[in-house]
Amino acid sequence: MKYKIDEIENGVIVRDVKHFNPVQVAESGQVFRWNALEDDSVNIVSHGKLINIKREKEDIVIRGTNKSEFENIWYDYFDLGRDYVEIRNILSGDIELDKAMEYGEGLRMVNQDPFETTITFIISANNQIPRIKKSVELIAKTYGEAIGEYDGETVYSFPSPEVLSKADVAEIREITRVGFRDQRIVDTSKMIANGEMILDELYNLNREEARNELIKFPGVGEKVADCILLFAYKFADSFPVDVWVQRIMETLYLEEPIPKKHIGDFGRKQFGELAGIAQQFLFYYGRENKIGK
DNA sequence: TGCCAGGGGTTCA
DNA sequence: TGAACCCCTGGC
Repeated sequence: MKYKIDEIENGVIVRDVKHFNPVQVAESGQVFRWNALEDDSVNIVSHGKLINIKREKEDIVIRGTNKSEFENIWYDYFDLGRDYVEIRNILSGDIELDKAMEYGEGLRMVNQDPFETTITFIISANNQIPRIKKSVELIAKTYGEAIGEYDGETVYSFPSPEVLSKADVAEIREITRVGFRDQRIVDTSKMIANGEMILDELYNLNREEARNELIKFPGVGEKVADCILLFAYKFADSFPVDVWVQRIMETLYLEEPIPKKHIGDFGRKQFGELAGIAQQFLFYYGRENKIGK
């Protein structure tokens, strides 16, 4: 453990954490169950738990947890094992990316649960972030378990593959507003629940192999697969290309439009093994500043 | 007020 | 390769 941890009542303080602004991460588009509050803290639902996290000067304060849980769950979830000073050094020297990294000073990757990431990014297809977040909340409320309460509202965990695989397609559509993605959610959950696909085994594959497996899920194409690889499986060189990244790359790096499927390889050539992390900085910077739009 | 385009893509013809 | 797809919101 490379950080000094102090225990407080119902929480921990992680001392001297560089480059971690929870509000920026909440806005980064990689997470859908991080909700920024008025005091600049962020409520997070993950791993069947509700926690609250806030930057206080050099430190990160996490409430709703304890030291052993922090070490077992949140340390890895918040990617605290990776040195972002070093990551940013490696990526530095590119004028546009330097601007994006300065803008996203507190951005970092979050290591999320593969199943939840798969389902939420299936929902993201041809969709918009507020509606994605709403659908994810409704799925948790309908099929998850009550795990706590905030501001008078019950908070629910994300359901298991077993539960979602048995959900009624018409009911999912009716209640959770996912539209045509209803069948994809149930069918993907079935493939996992019945053992046809074992998500944990993808950790043992290389990026191309894991990608080819993920694409077997209905509703998972190349872009969604790349998001799952980057946000759940720690493939830092996975470079998801959505309409925003395409516009940003064309505006900042390319003379002319190139096919979407070639932009990922271009990104890896340009930024190397950490291309996916570079993509996060560019996505955040580009979307907040409407680059290319 | 009401209509219409378009959105973190994927699928199917 | 291109149209269709649920639903919702912002712009006119």
